[in-house]
Amino acid sequence: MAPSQDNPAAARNLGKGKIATAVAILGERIVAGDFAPGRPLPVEADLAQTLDVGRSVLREAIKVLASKGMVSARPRLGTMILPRSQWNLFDHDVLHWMLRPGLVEPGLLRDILVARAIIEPQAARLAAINATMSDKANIRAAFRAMAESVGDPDASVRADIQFHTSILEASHNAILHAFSPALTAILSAFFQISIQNPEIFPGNLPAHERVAREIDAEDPEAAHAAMLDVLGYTEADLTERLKL
Amino acid sequence: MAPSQDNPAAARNLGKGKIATAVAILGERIVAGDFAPGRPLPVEADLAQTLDVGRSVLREAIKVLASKGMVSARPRLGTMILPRSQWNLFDHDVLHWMLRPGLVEPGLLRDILVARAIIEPQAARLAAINATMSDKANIRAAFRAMAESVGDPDASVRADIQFHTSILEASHNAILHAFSPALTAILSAFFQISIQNPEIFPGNLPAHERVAREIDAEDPEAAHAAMLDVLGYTEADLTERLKL
DNA sequence: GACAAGGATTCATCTGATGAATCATTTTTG
DNA sequence: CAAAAATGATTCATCAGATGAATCCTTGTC
Repeated sequence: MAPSQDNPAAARNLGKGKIATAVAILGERIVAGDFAPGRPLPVEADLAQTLDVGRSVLREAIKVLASKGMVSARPRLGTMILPRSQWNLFDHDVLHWMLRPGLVEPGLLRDILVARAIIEPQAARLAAINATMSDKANIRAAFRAMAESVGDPDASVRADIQFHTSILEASHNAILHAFSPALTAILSAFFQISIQNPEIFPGNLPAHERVAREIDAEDPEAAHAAMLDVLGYTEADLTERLKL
Repeated sequence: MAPSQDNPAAARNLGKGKIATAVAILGERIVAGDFAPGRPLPVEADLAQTLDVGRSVLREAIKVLASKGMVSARPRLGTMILPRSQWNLFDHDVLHWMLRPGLVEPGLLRDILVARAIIEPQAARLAAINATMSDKANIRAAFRAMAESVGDPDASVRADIQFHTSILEASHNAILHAFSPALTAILSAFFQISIQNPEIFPGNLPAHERVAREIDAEDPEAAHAAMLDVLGYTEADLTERLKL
């Protein structure tokens, strides 16, 4: 029978359960526009057969998509695709799907940069006020990992993510800390866009170092300014690369 | 057999499906601490019986809670409660459960006020730059509804929510607009805490009016400052009320 | 032409069974 | 006796089929 062997979309089923796989396939297809907003998904029975899963798995997957604000299921009406404005842009998966290389909307990228410029410098400022010894050590360690990972794209992404999320955590503000999953998805996507030019990453190291140092020195205004510089560098890079 | 008739927790099953009901019951109990973080939930079969639903319903409900970052299910290990730091604080339901009157953590309230003071004034600033005629009309209409709803707590909450979400929408930034569901939950909860004193709401009207006027006048800095005043009023009220 | 009744479609829910992954225990082996 | 391997038990993961409930749409009547 060889289930789901000739289904190309299911090829990335690597240990992740079938529900997670179904969520990923449906999420990617919805974001790609295979199903237009305002229109219904195929009926459960058909869709389950298409995805080569049982209806239970499909239903649990749809529940996940519904909780991400992407679909809404009602009897007789079917499962409708909700408008993009209702999608939860703080969800790691939704961001990951929307920022896939090749179909990134420049407008969304610009909005993300603006939002980061609002939030992250203020997080750095709070970190300079509230960071504990342990928080500061985490930030320093993340920066060292960034500096030592030049040339290794994979390690660079992980270190950069660690750097920025450490600062969110060091702000000791639960709401700002809750940005971590979204920021992780954003940074992964940004790197996939700009990693082609291996020169960019080292160029932004000095600004990162200044952020770490000013938080260490407990200087809120300087930490705020340094983080603004970090984001300015990223923005300049992406702006040029995508001709926003 | 009169299903779920003597279960007091299921009494709020008003038209909402059984899954939504199960999610609400479990979410509230987890937030209330009935199940401690790091410990497993009862096994599926027992829990389904306790909630008086089938295992399918329970499983779909748990999938929703998992996508909110509250639990994590793995074979043999059971369904574990995740630490609060992993909960999705941008989720309407999670916020609603955590901000229930009586068991609000003062720390979370303070974090929310700080985060709002970072985000909303900047949203007002962007709105002053990007708002369309239609956006401005929405904001003005929401303010009028606030002014006319004095004395009617329910209408006041709706109008205030409308006011603040209209501004997020008028910022024309998808990320900021994505705060709307979270802000809706936050404002509902704040009103439940402070509505007891009917004097507070009218007192904050002038600052709201200034926000609307400055956005109308397309003055970004003035709109930013006015929104800071709105939040300052809210903070002063809650600070006194909860002795933060 | 308006309205009511019925049928058809679709998701919602329940039930029972089997598979897969993990932990704890026991057994084997050096 | 100690360490490693085999075994068994527990729990979630997945599947399949059946019935219920809600809604839309067609049809028939006045």
